[in-house]
Amino acid sequence: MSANPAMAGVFGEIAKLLDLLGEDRFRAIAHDKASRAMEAHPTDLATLVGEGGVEARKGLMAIEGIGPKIADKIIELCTTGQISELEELRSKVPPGLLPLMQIPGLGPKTLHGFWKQGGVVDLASLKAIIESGAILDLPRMGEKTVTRLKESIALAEQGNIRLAIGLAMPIAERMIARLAAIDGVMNAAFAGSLRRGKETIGDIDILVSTRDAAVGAMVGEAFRSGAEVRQIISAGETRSSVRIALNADGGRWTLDERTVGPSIQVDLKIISNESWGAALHYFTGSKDHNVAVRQRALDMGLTLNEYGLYEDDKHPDPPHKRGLVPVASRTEAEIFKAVGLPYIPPEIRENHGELRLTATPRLVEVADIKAELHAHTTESDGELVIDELARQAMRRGFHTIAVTDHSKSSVIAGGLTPQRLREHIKAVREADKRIDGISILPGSEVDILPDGTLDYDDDLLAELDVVVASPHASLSQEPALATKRLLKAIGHPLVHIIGHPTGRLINRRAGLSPDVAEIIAAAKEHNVALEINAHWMRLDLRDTHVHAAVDAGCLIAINCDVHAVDDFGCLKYGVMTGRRGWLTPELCINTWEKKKLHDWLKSKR
DNA sequence: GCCGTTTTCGGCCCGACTGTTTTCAGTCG
Repeated sequence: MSANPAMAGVFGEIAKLLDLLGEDRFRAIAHDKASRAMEAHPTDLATLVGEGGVEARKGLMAIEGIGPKIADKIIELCTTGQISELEELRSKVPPGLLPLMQIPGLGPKTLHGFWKQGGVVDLASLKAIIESGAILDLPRMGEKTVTRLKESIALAEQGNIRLAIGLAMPIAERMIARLAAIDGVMNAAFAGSLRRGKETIGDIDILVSTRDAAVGAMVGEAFRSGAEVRQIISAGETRSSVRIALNADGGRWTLDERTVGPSIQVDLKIISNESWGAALHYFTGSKDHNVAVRQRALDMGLTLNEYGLYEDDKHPDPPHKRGLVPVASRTEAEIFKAVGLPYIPPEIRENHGELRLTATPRLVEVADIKAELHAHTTESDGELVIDELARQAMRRGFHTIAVTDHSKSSVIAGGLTPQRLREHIKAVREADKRIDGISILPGSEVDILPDGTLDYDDDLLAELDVVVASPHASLSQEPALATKRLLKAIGHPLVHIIGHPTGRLINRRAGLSPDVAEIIAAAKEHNVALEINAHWMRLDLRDTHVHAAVDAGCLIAINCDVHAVDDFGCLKYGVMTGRRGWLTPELCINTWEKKKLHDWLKSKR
C-alpha cells in the first residue's frame, strides 16, 4: 500500500500548524507544496526511503519541491513513525483549533486572532463567542462577516465532500449550455479540475467570453439567478460564485448525501474574447502548473496573468490595465508556444515533468477506443441482452465487444453457474455469427476469491475468449493479503485483464490497498492488462497508479463495465484518467486494431 | 523551506472580491 497519501497528510498538517502559529509564511507554503508532491507521486515513497541513508535522501531530493530538510523529515517519519517537529508544533496548538481551518473563509490569520484574542480553542468555543456577540469585539469582525461565518460553519458541519466527476460534469454542461445560449456570448467552457479530469471535483469553474461588457453583466445575472442556486457567495463584474443544491442521479448507484454532499460551489469568470486562451489556461490550473509556467515566463522576461502574456516591464500596475498589447492571449497553444513549450494537454498540467516536454505527447483519446472488453447482460446483472449490447457497441464504432457476465460467487449480481456459463458461451457465439460488423466474444468477469484463486475451473476458463478477473468481496483485507491475492490472479495463465484492481468506490469504500508497484511489475511480467474501470464511481486504477503502470510499460485496458446503455458514456472518464497517467494508445489494448487485439487474447489460450 | 539559463542569497504568481476600512488585510483560486 502506498503510504504517500498519509505522508502528504502529515506534511499538510505541518503547513497548517505553521500558518496558524504565524510562522514564516514561505516555510508553510514549502511544506504544503511538498505535501502535494507526495500525494501525487506515482510510486511509494516509503519504499524509496527503505532503511534511510544517503541514497534515500538523494532520491527524495530529486522530487520537485522536496529539499534537504523535508527529505530528512520524510526519512524520520518512515523510520521512527513520527516527526519530532510535528509533535512539538502540535503541543503548541489546541487540538480542536486545526479542524476549524476547514471552514470556508476562515484563514490562518483570522483564526490566530480568534485563538489569541478571543480564546477560541475549538468549534464549541467559536460558536460560544458568536452566540454571546463577543466576536464583534475582535479586529475586522462586523455583522456581515459574522453572518457569513455562521453560514460557513453550517456548511462545514454538513461535511466537505468532493463531488465525483461523473456527477459534476453533467451539472457543468447544463449550466454552460444555458449561458452559451445568451446572445453575445462568444465562448463558454468549464476549466479547473473538471477539465483536468480529476476523479473528484471541489468546485466547478465556468468561463465565459463575451462580445462586450453589457453582455457580461447579463451572463452574470443569469448565472446567479438560476433555479438551482441556493446561495450567492460573491457577485462582481468579472467573477461570481454561487452554491447550488445537488439533485444527482447516480444511475444504478443509489446516492445519499454522504456520497454526494449537500451542495457544490460554482465559480463564473467573465472575460473578453481576446483573453480567452490566457484565462482558460489560468483557470484550468493546476496551481502548481500555473506557478511553474509563470516562473518560466518571468525567466524569459515575460509576465503571465489571466489576461495574457506580456513583456515584463516591472511596472507596479498590471499590464492589462495599462492597455498594453499582450505577446499572446487568444489561445492556450499561442501562450505555450510563446514560453517555448509544446501544447500541454489539461490532464497532465500538474507540474509533474510536463514542462520538460519538447513535443505534445500523444495521449489516448476517446476516438482511439475500438473495443469494450467488460460488459454484462441480463444473464447476470446487466440491463441489455447480447444483441442490444452488440448494437450499442457498434454504434460507437467498436470492432469488438466482450460479454463478461459475473461468475458464480457473485450471487447478488446473478453470477453464472458453470452450466449456465457454458450455455451463455454458446449463445454469444451464435450472436457473433448472426450479427455482422462487430466481433462478439464470450468471456467472464470472474471473481478473484479472497485467497487469489479464481471462481471457475481452468478447463471452463479456457473456453472463454476473454477473462477479466476482478475482486468483489473481502475488500477490506490486509494489504499484504490483498497483494498476494492479486499477484496470484495475475500469475494465472488464462487471465487477460485484472478488473477494477482495488475495488474502491469513490467517497464510499476505500477498497484494497495492495502494493501497487508489485502488482504492476507482475502484470508487466505476465503480459496481463490492468483495467481502468471507467465508471465514475470507480476510476480504478486511479490516475497515480496508471502513471506508475505506464512508466513500467504495463498494458492498460479502459473498460466501461457496461451494465446499461448509459455506461458507455463513462468512457470519457476512463480516458481522462488514462491521460492523467500519461497513457499512450500503444499501451492501451482497447485502441488496438482488431487483429492485434485478437492475437493478443489468443496468445493466452 | 526551496531553488538557480542573471542569483548559493534573497527572492518566493497574481489578481478579484469582500468587509471593514478612511487605504487595506484577509481569503481564495
